[in-house]
Amino acid sequence: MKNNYINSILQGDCIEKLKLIESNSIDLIFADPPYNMQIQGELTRVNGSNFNGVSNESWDKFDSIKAYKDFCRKWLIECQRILKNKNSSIWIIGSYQNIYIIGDLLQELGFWLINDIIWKKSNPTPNFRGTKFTNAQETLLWATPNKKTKYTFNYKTMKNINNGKQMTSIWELPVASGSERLKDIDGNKLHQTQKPEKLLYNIIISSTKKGDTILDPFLGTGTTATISKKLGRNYIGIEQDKKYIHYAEQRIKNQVVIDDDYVNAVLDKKLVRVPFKKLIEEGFIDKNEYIYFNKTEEYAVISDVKELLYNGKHYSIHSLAGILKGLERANGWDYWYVKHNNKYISIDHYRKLYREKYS
Amino acid sequence: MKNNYINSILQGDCIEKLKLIESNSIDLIFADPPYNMQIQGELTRVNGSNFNGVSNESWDKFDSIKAYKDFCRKWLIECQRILKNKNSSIWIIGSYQNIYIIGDLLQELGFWLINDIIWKKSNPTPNFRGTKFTNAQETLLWATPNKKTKYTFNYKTMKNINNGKQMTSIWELPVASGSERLKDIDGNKLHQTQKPEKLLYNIIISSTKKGDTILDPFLGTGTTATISKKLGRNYIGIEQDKKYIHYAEQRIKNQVVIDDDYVNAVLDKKLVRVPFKKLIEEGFIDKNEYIYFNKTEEYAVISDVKELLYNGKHYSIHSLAGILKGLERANGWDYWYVKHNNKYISIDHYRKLYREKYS
DNA sequence: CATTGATATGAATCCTACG
DNA sequence: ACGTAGGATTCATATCAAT
Repeated sequence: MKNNYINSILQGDCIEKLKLIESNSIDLIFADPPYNMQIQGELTRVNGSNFNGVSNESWDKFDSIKAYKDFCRKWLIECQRILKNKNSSIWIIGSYQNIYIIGDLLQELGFWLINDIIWKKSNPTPNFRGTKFTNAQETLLWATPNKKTKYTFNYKTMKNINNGKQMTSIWELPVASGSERLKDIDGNKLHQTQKPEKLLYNIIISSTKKGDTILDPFLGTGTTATISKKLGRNYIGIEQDKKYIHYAEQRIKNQVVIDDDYVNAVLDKKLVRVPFKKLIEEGFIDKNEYIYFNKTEEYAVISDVKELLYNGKHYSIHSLAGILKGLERANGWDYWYVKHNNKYISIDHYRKLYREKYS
Repeated sequence: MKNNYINSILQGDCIEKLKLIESNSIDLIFADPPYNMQIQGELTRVNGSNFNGVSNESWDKFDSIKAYKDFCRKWLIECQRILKNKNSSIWIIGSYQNIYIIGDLLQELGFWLINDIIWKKSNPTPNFRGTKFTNAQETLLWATPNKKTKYTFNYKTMKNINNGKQMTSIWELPVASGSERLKDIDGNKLHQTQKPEKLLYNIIISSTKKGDTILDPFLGTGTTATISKKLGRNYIGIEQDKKYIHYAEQRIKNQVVIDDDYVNAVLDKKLVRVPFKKLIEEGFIDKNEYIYFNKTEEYAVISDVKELLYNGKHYSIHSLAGILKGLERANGWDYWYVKHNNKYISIDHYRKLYREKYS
């Protein structure tokens, strides 16, 4: 195990604690930093009662945009350091008050944006005074620590969750409320900005593998850690406020681990690569046999130099299929057939048989 | 008329031409700046044909993020200068490749964000390779040139357009296609990033008044100018490419001007302010008459010091209504009734009569 | 128990003309 | 510039009480 702090919460200053984490050791970071909102006075609802927002929260006070940006630069540099070099990514959530500052900073620091995801709130707080359009979303930036870093994306899993359609960059979800919302002993909301579990579910299921380590530098009441545990991932949390840590630890402890096809990204499991040559070696297809393009009479001959011989030249199944289709590229497995017992048999059929034999 | 260039298109470099515009003279700017697209090589559709993205356009090559930011700083500073001091705003559209750079810059330059609007494309270009979430939106930043500048927002008009509900920051619209999409003489799309007319309609209807002047520093094929004319606003356009200007001028010329309640923001016309005292002066309500709270037997007496006398103290209709409701603020016009001919009559009814008399 | 209605609440840069 | 008072303004959803 690479990291000493795995599955624990570090209490203290975010940047200080990040410095303790080993370089090149984290698979995913989810960060929900303070939003630097400039709250003026008190805001009353239309019925005259008071709106209890994030005003007077000491953790969201910065002297200037520059002070906020300097703070973010520090923790982002640490994040960039601790993320794995070969395969990792970071998610950061914010709203219009801070997300442009952070997005610019990410690009300045050499992070590479993959997507900006819009969390469309199905039940946003309305604009009580009619002064502007109702602010109905928060924005998530998804990035790799640099341009060349690969990242996990369980594409087919997300497509399946999304009823068979490609999942888009706009996610409609309600805000955390009701029984999901943590309450303190007086029955008031424990934390002003608790994130919905479904949001973390989407993030973790889409961009990590089972067993990965997920770090949250602003853990709060522990949604990230709880859902990480639930989905068979490891977590590391950093949080300043002991009260929140107390609740988070209880919450994580009570969380049951689930284990299903989504958790395991079964749909995104890579199939064994089968070089066409293997089908010949295994005897599914014979050397010097004819291979027919797209069930037509157009054929090539199976050879052992680049596999196909056509008009005196040697090709791979993919390059020759491309040439015959008149396209820049083609997937040869979709086009070639052999004639066995006087019937066209797709070479992809034999690939399936090969995979069944060796799995 | 303040501006010499009103209802014309300036051909040339954006920053150079912006410098010709008088300070403090523009009501609204809409900017669709070139995107800093960082497509690596050519994007290929799954069927092998080439996808005609924007990567090959010559205006879209910037050496680095820094060069792009410097370019944007220059034109944004000019925009800040030419916008009216008292009542104006700017809209900028972009996608994740450039909008974070621009949003950060706006805040650095002292612009004040009002909203970030998500244009959710109902028909986005799918992600052909399945490598990330389908990028389904573009982002519009709406800002004033500085924190203290007021801005036009036709709240009720937009609420009405949105079926009686507050309009939110997420607008679902299709991309410009079909007959709306301008074609060149070969039948290919004339401009890579032509914006849908409904997008400009929303922007202009929501944040300008009839007769305002709207400037577009990257006019392209003239959607902004065309819709400005259509809605009874003036336009100024700047565009480098003579070919686009040619098409834009034809398009503007052919545009018919419409004139309806939305164009005139009839719903957002300010009603005459009526001090409660006026109802007494006009004889709708008598001095020393009883005024009843919320149709209950709780009453105050009409006096001429702050209008209401209750338990020996003087109040305004608003402050006493607030106190009796136990709220910090209340709209007195909604709560007070007088008893005329033994029937409760709302004071708001008399305010309506007063307004009818003096309008 | 099912249905209806009242009440509470969510990351919010949430008023403005007049004197 | 600043204080004061007139007056305009809310949507979806969960919970809980009442019927």
